[in-house]
Amino acid sequence: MNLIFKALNDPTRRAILDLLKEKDLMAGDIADHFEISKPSISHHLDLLKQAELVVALREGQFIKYSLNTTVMDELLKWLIKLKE
Amino acid sequence: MNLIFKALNDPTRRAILDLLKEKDLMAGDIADHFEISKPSISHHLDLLKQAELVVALREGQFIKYSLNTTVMDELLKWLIKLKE
DNA sequence: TAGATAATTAGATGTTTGTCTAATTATCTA
DNA sequence: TAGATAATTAGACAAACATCTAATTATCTA
Repeated sequence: MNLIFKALNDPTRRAILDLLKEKDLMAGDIADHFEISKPSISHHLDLLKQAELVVALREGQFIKYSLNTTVMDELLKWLIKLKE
Repeated sequence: MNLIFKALNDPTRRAILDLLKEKDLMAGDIADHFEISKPSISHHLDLLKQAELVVALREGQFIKYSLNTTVMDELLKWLIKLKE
């Protein structure tokens, strides 16, 4: 779960996930929501991708990012077990 | 939620939470479960305490740590909302 | 096929993090 | 009250991180 916790340990990356919850977005559209540079956003997207929290799919010139919540199941299970 | 994610973003700290799930423990007992130095464990406990994931209570010479799962509710809510 | 656009990769930099040893504080007990 | 034990705080250091600008790659279109 290291990669997931690492990915979630940043407010920008969590905000990206919140955006993608609403709908899939191109990398540029995501970047437009933040003050930081595009390469930085690209780096954040890479960490989210490493954690498999998002999936990237090229569509011609663009790359579409979408949320993948299945990897959260393990995390959720761990948290709930801790609460029991 | 910054402090919670920060606290959870370390395998040692997550292991400490798993230990405390079973029963309350003194700082020294916790340290005995790991290879790293006591001051390092103390630092980890401090971060967990800052996140309010654990509560510390002095009992004479010792300090007893116990799990506090209520702060996980917000986190759980966020995760579940993301999955909807 | 040349120029424009979308996005990533490379390389640099200041900050945060995890760890250590040494020093300090708090408590107990002979 | 002096010495021992439990735990933290202080200070240092290497590794990891977030960010930036510049360069590169991939694709589209006139």
